[in-house]
Amino acid sequence: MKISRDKLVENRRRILDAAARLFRERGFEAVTVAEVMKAAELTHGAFYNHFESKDDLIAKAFAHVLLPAPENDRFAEMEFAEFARSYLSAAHRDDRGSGCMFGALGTEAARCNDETRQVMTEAVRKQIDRFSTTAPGETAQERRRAAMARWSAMVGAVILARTVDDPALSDELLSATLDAVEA
Amino acid sequence: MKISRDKLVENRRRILDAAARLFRERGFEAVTVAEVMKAAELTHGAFYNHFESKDDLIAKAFAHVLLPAPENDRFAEMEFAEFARSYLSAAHRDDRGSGCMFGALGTEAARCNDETRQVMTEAVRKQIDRFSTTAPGETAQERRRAAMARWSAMVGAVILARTVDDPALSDELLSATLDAVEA
DNA sequence: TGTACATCAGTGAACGCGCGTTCACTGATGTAC
DNA sequence: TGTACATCAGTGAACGCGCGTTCACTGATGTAC
Repeated sequence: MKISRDKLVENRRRILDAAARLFRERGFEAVTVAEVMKAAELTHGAFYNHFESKDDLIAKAFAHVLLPAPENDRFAEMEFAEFARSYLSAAHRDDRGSGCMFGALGTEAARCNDETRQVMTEAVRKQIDRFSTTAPGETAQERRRAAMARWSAMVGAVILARTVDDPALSDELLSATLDAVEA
Repeated sequence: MKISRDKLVENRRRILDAAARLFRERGFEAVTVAEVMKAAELTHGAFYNHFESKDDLIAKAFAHVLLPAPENDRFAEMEFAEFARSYLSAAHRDDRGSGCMFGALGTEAARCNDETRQVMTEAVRKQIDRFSTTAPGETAQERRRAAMARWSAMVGAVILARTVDDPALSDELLSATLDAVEA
């Protein structure tokens, strides 16, 4: 049956939230359209009222998380040191579902469609710009390059920390990288 | 028909080479068992003479690349600076199929079975140990932690460089990270 | 050394399951009057 | 404001395709004698 406009908008948001969480937890291909819709408390048939295809959902889910409206951007005002401690924490490592899209889906996302890659590129630029203001360096160029190296180290550390099966080694990877980016 | 022992060993190696290349290029789920066998110049039915399942192939392909016999380890004697320049090069970024397993499959591999994760953990330890001999630091502990931060930065940089769709930004991520790990 | 035969890796058709996607139908919404 | 009705998001059965996996069969290998 037809539903109200508010409900329609809310349903779309619920689908995107569920997709972004499930994709991060289990990867694009292991998550089915029907699972996403069930997690959003809808039936799978309604999916194509919202999105063209599963690939389209992937692109929209990335944009939903990576390019939030300014008022929903929980990292906008966070200082670098605070962000780094949170990013390189055990809590973030152990909570893929609501963590960083790059850390959870980076290698898969690199093979996604053009729309998704554009969204990710914009998000990487935004992150580098943020980090650049507080990164070390004499010139703006040096600070920008330091920001890129820091962001690379943080993403790599979370991925490696999630990969190894030894908790002590995993913790060490996070804390050694935190030391390095705070230096 | 039955084949010679030498041919059997060669066939297994061809399957593992093909799997390792295709998985890095396109991911585990996008590559089918039949494709791997075709790339190894066999028919798909023979697959289960060599491996228990596709998951088993994934684990064996990781071990094949990450834990080579010492005489096949092309990185064993390479100095850190040389390795870093090669790892953070455009050539490596653009050649997923024969590049680093972590850079190509890291986020997917973190969700793999126990056998695969053990292999990856051993490979991470080996890499950290190698880097530790030349990493900066007064104590062995400091050098080890610097080695971890360097390896994280290198893996993260390749993943981000492959993710963004702007070649200039991609090159910058690699070269900024190379500067940082060489410092 | 030669021969008979058991072994077993390879072949390719087939199976069955789960996935993305489609579609006829439903019925509450929202609008035209 | 009240009423009649067109709209359209949601439902759930169904479709068709491709995948991992199985299996009966083949025939060269390698071994027992």
